[in-house]
Amino acid sequence: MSVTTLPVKSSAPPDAASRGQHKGQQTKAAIIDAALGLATQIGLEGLSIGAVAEVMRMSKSGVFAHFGSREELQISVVREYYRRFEEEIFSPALAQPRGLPRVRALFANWMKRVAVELQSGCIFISGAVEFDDRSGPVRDALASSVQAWLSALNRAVQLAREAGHLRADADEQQITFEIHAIILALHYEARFLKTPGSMARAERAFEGILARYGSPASRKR
Amino acid sequence: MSVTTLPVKSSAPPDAASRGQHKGQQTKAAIIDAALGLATQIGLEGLSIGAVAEVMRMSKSGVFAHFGSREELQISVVREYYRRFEEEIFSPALAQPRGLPRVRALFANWMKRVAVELQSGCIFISGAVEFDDRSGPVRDALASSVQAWLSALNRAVQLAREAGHLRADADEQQITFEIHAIILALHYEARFLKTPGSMARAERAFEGILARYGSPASRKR
DNA sequence: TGCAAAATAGCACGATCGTTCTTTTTCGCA
DNA sequence: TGCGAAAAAGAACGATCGTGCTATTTTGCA
Repeated sequence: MSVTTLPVKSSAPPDAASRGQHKGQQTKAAIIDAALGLATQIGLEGLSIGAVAEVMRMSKSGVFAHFGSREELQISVVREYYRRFEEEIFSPALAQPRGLPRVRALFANWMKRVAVELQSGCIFISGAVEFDDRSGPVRDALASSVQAWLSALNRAVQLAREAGHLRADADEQQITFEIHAIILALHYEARFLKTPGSMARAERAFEGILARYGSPASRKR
Repeated sequence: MSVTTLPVKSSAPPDAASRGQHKGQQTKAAIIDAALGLATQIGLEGLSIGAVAEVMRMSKSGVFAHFGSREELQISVVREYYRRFEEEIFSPALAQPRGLPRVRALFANWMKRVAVELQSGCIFISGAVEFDDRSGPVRDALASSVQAWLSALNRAVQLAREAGHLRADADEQQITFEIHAIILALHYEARFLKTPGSMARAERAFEGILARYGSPASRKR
């Protein structure tokens, strides 16, 4: 369809914080933020429109109207979580040079995030359990988000091998698997079992992986 | 309180399969079995009395009467799951001699179980996510069951070190953590992400742990 | 400043949940 | 075989859920 008059951005937005968005867009973002906070605590499945509405001090239908279905709200939450995951863990690590330094930065940033999530929770972990034998758009959004992140991590490991920081015969998929395993166990033991010293154990396990797959040339001791 | 006449076991039970139990006991066991099957698929939180009743072809109140509350049903399921866990993984491994053979058997039995659970699911994993920031008797039953199993595994690793099958300075808690991590990652990647070859990756990771912590004397290559 | 459109609220619906109470059926022993 | 007790069923409750429909309020531009 053709547009007769293209609505140009108004030169003076009514609110400095809003970048020319209608109020609906701001509210929607605020709802997603609140829903994300709830979902990290009670899971994506436990997320109810009524609870979100209460946090937002809005009516159920007011919240509902922004998404059209609960599924769409859940998907929005997953996407927002992934966005922050990328922003907090992946992007800052790109400042480090390719190879081992970047892999170390990725792990360190991930650990920093876990330290926070011990209070709240990780949607990628709880969501995997909630949707592991279901199908549908929410599961797809979750799985593709996790895949994207693991692929990025895997790529960083691969670059480390190509840079000679890891043994030439090291399998980056195996290494990615083992790093992922550490984070999962850390979540389990620290968040559920409340085992003391779990963070240090995860750090040691990571160093163990580097020691095992590190190139003999760069082995320190 | 004193008992005037002690009811001795009847010499001829009406049903050969039932060991002198009243019918209620048998039905309760069957309900727990059905509930366990449901809980492995949809989780302990998703477990509803109505769903169990439907599987059992019973009324909701008929099921309910055996437990008095949903929580009690959940706890019964956790206990039964632990019992089977012990029976399938721990007990058979005791046939192996102390040390590395027993640790290997424990891991092998665990892997066998995971292979089955890729279709159904593991209550110790899903339950950890569902109850990690809650409190109450269900969480307690879950946490103590997992703790009991991890302690048993830890003890086996400790025996392996004391038998000289592991480095003298190996930290068994660290090793237990890393073995646990492998299983968690296997569940995640195989069950949720459906990554092919995850079983083999888990096996390789386990061998990596043994290679790293194995005593130099017993190192094969 | 006024008016269309967007945003939000209010209300009701069917369904499912755990739980309680009452009634009916079944069991098991004398 | 009968009778008391145990087991199971049936119906109803208040609550919460997602969702649809209709009114009301708010917004933003002419």
